[in-house]
Amino acid sequence: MRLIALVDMDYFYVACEELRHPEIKNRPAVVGSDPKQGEGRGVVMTANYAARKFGIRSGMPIYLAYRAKKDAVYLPADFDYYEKVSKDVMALVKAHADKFEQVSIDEAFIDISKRAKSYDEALELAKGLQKEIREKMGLPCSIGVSVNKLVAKMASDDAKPNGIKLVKEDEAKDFLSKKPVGDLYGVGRKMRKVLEDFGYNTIGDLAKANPVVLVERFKSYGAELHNYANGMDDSDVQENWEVKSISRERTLESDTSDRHEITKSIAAMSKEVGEELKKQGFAYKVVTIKLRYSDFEESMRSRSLTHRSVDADEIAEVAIRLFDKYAETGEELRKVGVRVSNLVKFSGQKRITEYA
DNA sequence: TCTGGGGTCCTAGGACCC
DNA sequence: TCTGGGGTCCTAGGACCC
Repeated sequence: MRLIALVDMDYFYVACEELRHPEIKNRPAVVGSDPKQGEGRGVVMTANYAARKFGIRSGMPIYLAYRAKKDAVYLPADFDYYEKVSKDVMALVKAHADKFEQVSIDEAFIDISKRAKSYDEALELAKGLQKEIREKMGLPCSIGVSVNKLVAKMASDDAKPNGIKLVKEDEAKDFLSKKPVGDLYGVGRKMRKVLEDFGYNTIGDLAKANPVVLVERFKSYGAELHNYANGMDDSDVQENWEVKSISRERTLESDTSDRHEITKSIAAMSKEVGEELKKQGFAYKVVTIKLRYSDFEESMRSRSLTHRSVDADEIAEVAIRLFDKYAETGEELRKVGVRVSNLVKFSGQKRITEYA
């Protein structure tokens, strides 16, 4: 039997801020865009539980959060800092794993099948790890434990905040069945709507659905969803994961069609992408720009180079050329983004053309 | 609800080569 | 001049997750 755990940090960004600003503990606090007295255009990234009491949730427009609680503590995101804290946390988690897979800045799967031989041992391991993270880092987390990644993930959602939930193999179907279909990992807004139109309102409905019908409608993803709904997932905890793209995007202060302002922004983001690329030691091949217009329509344009490049200046050159070629003149833009992809580890010794 | 920024994976058509 | 099939790369877009 496999035993898998998902360790998920609770309200991570705000929890990090509480570490260095203990005075905001117990106060409603939000990490996200500047609310600008209710005029801000961004969203809430994370809210602590004191803020959630006022209905504040991640993803919510920041001005709505501000409307709900003007005197909450509003802090800008400091990803470099969260990244550092995350590294320390993940090192603790990894020390308890046979296999370790970090899935985001604040979440990681661990395979513990070798070191835990029973549900009880797995539970003990989870408790110990949670305690260690609390004592050494001062941070709360929730842990889901089960026989595969999907159910471990769903269990951790149930355990929040600051909890541990074990779902045994023979409990998995029951555990999932009454939850709304939209709670299933892999079912987002669009998919939920389609599934509900089919009459599948709970995960249990989906579990009982005819897989042939699901495959007809959703191709191979239909089969996967059917397995998920039945608590089945044989995917491995993936140890050697490498980043596939690096990007920056920014919502402009206000919508604009001013070429100078837009290309300035593209150049600045290209520089950041170039620095990140260098830090991580990659050469890139594809440059993509993403444009979001005032009406939220989005388009992407990309260009493959004939060679791999480590040249940061080239990112901006290609990106601006793409913009000049494809942007509809006069269209007001809300957001622009720059991305490099098709990455290859680059030692810095060999000539880049050898990677073409 | 008038909606950020960082990612991943999948699909699909067309180009191009054999 | 008309005709396949397979493989891979390029490009654009969509859905999803945190």
